[in-house]
Amino acid sequence: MKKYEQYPVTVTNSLKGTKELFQPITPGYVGIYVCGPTVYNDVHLGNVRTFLTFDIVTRYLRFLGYKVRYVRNITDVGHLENDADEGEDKISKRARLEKLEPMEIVHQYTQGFHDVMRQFNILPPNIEPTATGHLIEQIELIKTLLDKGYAYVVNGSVYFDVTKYDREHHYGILSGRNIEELMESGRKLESQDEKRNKIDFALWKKASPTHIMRWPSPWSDGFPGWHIECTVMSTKYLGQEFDIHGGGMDLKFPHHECEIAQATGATGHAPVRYWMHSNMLTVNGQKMSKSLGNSFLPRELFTGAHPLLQKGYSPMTVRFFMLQSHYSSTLDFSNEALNAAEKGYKRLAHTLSVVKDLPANYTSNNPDNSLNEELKKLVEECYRCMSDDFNTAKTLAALFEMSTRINAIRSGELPHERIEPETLELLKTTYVSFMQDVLGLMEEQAPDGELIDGVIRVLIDIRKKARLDRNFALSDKIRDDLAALGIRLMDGKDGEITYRID
RNA sequence: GGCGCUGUGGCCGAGUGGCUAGGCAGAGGUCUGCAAAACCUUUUACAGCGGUUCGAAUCCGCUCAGCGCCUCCA
Repeated sequence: MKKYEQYPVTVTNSLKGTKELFQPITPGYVGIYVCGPTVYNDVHLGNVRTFLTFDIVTRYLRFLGYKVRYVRNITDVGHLENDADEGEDKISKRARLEKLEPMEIVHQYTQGFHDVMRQFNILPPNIEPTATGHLIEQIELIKTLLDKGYAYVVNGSVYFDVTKYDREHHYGILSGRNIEELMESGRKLESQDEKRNKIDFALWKKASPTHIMRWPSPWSDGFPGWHIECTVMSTKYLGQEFDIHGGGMDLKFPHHECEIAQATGATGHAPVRYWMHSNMLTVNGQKMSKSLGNSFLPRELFTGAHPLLQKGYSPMTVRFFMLQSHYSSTLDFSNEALNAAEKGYKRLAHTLSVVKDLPANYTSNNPDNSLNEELKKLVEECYRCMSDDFNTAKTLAALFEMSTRINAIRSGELPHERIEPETLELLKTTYVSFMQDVLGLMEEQAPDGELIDGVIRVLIDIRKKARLDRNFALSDKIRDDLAALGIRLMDGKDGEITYRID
């Protein structure tokens, strides 16, 4: 029996707003697509939360035994900008400002994005397709939509006919919007005279003469519209119908709604079984976003170099902080919350090193049934919580309970004779795998960890000797001086000394 | 204006009808040469009002407060 049969996963499907049993189209296999970053600027922490959410989703599905293909794109064409009258492309605008080639910018920020993902221990997707690498497919899809009558050409640009689509299907199934209200409300834009209706959206945009990023097409030299890339790249690698499509909440409308319309228009059926949306990061109750200017860059967070931050926080502290809330809730950033997370994370991380040092061959001569049952229940709890819509907050609560038990076993306060060896082994492997493989919380080490470790061990030996000689002046000096450097020595019951780097 | 979300103890944050969330902070204790860590014990809740129910933080209604999307956004 596969683990995913033993612990069936439920997901909140944004399409219906309810939690439902997750059943992949092909048993045992999962296809997942997530809208990746637009690489014209540094990724900020809000982006990180979304990619962390789906990192957890893919990690856990794999952990359960599913074979997962995870596709996350890079948007390197840039989106239409409304404040520029002629529909200027974000990437080309910035290119001119900095006197760089568009491709140069794309490359630079893609690298930066990958660096940040690595720092947070967010695993790379199986395929990371780029919009510019799929122009042919995008043009082909636009042709299909034109053939089927869902699109029309005006002055070299192509638009999707939402009204026509809505008559045959239903536009707005994801966001709960209806077409009449959309037609009435919202702002009117002068540049929209080309469109038949204000809610129509561009599939292909003719480039102005000054526009640098441009490609030939049957309609004009220009560039693709914002939504078409995701439809093309998701269905190319995952099929016309696939399991999970994810992204930030703010993409629900219009981006994902338009994706559904395009794909449904082209194929006649809905592209995605389960839509998942991660919620926003907030600062003082307000959405963290580039445009509001209240967003942190990851490196600002690590160093503390930001007016709103008291100090720096490590990537794993931040990862832990984000996992303490459910992905579907907003999460507010504050120094107090981060400080609490730092301590909590260190506790779990310390237990991770403790559990790895626990002797392998414990024997049990006096097993305590209720204790064994309790420990097994904690193990079950980890699976149960993760399978419940990837509830990392609840899973962490279970890991804290396990941490308490493991520390007690280590110190001897909980005699290991009372625990059956199989139960103890299960406890150990579950703790390690949920921490490292499922939640991706690694132990953080200084870059030159081995050297420092060696040096500290020498000092520990000297301290041990001094304590035996009752030379407390010396032993205290070693401990205090190391503490001043952020290295904490802790005397164990058995005379052994362990340390932690803060 | 339309669509939607949220309001939990000093702070963060799970929980969706009866059963301990958890972390941080606070208090007491055990251990220790003294500490730290660890372990044990412990205080403070469900925005307000009304309703449904044997029973509501959890469902329904109203009020208040805040937020998101509707424009590029994760």
